Amino acid sequence: MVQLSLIKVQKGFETLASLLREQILSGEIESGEVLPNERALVERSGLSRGSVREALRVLETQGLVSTRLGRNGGRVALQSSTDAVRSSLDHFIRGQQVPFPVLMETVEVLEPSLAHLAAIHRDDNDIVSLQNESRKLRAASNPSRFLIANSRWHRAMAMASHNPILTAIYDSLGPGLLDPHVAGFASAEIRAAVVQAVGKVEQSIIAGDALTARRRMERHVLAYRAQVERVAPKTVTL
Amino acid sequence: MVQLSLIKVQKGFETLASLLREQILSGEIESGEVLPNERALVERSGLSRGSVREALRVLETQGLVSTRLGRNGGRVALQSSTDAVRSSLDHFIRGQQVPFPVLMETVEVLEPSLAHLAAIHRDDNDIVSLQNESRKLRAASNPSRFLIANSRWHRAMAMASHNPILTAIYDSLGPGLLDPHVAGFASAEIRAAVVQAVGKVEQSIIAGDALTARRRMERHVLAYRAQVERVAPKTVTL
DNA sequence: ATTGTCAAATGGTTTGTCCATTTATGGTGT
DNA sequence: ACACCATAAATGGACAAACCATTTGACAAT
Repeated sequence: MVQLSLIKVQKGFETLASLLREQILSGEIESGEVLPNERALVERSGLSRGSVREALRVLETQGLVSTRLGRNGGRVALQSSTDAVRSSLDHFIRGQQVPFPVLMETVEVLEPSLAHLAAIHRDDNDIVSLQNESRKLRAASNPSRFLIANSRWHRAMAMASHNPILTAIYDSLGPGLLDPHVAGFASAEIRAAVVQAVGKVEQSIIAGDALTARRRMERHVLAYRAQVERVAPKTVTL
Repeated sequence: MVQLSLIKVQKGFETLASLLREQILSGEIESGEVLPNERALVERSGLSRGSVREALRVLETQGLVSTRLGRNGGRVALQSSTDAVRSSLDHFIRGQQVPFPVLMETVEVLEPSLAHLAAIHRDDNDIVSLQNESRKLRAASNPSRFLIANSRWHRAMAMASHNPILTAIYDSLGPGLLDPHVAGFASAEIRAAVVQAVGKVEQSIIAGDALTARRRMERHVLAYRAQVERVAPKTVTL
C-alpha cells in the first residue's frame, strides 16, 4: 500500500495570500509599507482581480493589511495587533458558549501572574502610569467612573508585566467580563475595599516584590469573587 | 458645533459577513448547518457574486465557515475552534517578534495554573488519559518520542483543567516553544527528572490537591528552565 | 460487484465595465 | 499671494455574464 497523506489543493487566492502573509510576517514587507494596488497585483500574479481581492480580503481579516479608499488609497501592511487576538478569542468564547464563571476563573488566573511579572519587569514609565490610574481610581466618585478607572488600572498593570501575549489575552477578556453581570454593584464600601487592595498590589509592584504582589492580587481576586457571588450567586459559582 | 464621531462606512460584503457571523455565533445558524449556496445568497442579498464570495471568505478566515468543493459541496457553519485563536496568536507572536524568553515565561505562568485548575476540575476521563500519557512518557526511549509524549501529557493536563480559554492559549504556544530551541537536549538524566516531576504533579492532580499540584508544577518549570539555560544560556535569560 | 460514463451542483476564476471615494492639480477670483 | 473651487486621476468597491474545476449521484456496461 502506498503511503499517502491527504492532498490539500491550494487555491489561487490562497497562494497569493500566503505569499504576502509570509512577506509581511517576516518583515520583508515592512509595517506601514503600501502594497501594490489591485491592478498591479493582477499583472504580477497572473490571477484575476477577483482572486487578488479575495487574497487581500483574507489578509485584511487577519489584521495584516488595512485598506484605504480613494486616490492615494490602497493596502498598507500591518503587524497583526491585539485586535485580531481579541476578535478570535471573542468568537471562541461566544461560539463555544464559554460560561461566565470560566471567564472569571481565567481572569483570576491571569491577574496574580500579571502582578507577579509586573513587579519583575516594571520600568519607570509603568510606575508613573500605575500611579496615575490609581489616583483616578481613588478620585472616582460614582460606580461607572470607578469601573472604568478600575479596568484602566488593571490594564496598566498588565502593560507593566511587559508580557505582550498575556497582556493581549487579558485585554481580550476584560471588556466582556465587567460589563454584563457586574455592572451596578460597585457600592461605596466595595469601592473603598478595591482601592485599598489595588494600592497594596501597586506598592508591591513598585517595590519589585513579585511574590507579595502575586499574593496580594490573589487575595484581592478572592475577595472580589466573594463580593460578586454575594450579588449574583447563581451566575458565578463554578 | 455638532457632536460627531467618525462614521464608519459599511461595505456590502462586510454587512453580509456581519449578518451571517451574528447568526452563527448566536446559534441561530447551527454548527454543521450548510449555508445557502453562493447563487442563492446573491438572490437573497441583492449583492453580486463577488461581494457574496468576499463575505464568505471573511467568515472562512475567521473559522466560522468551512468550504467544500463540488456537488454536495457548499459552505458549512462552524463554531470557531482553537485554530483561529492559534493562528491569530501565531501572527501576533511572529509579527511583534515576541522573543523566545517571553514565550517561555508565558508557558511558565500557564502551566502551574493549569495544574491547579486540573486538580480542581479533573474528572475520571481526565485521570485515565493523564495516566495513559504518563505511561507513554515513562516508556519513551529516545528524545524525539519523549518530547512528543511530554507535550501530549501537558496537553492532557490542560484539558483536565476544563478551562477552554487557557487550554486554547496553551495549545497555541506549545508547538512553537519546544521544537526550535530545545530539540536535542533531552538526555536520559533530564528525561528521568521530567518523568519524576510529571508523576508527582499527576498524583496531586488525581488527589485533587490543587495547591500541591501548582507548587510541584512551579518547581518543575523552574528546574526545566534551569536545564534549558544550561544548554542555551543566551536565548533564554530574560 | 466493479467499473466506467455522464450529468448535475457547487465553488473557483476570468474578463470587462462601471461606480464611489479621495486627493492631487491647476485654474480663478480676490 | 492666498483662498477657494472645479476637474481629473488613482484607487478600491461592485456588478454581470460567462466559463472552468471538482465532486458526487445516477445509471449503464461489464
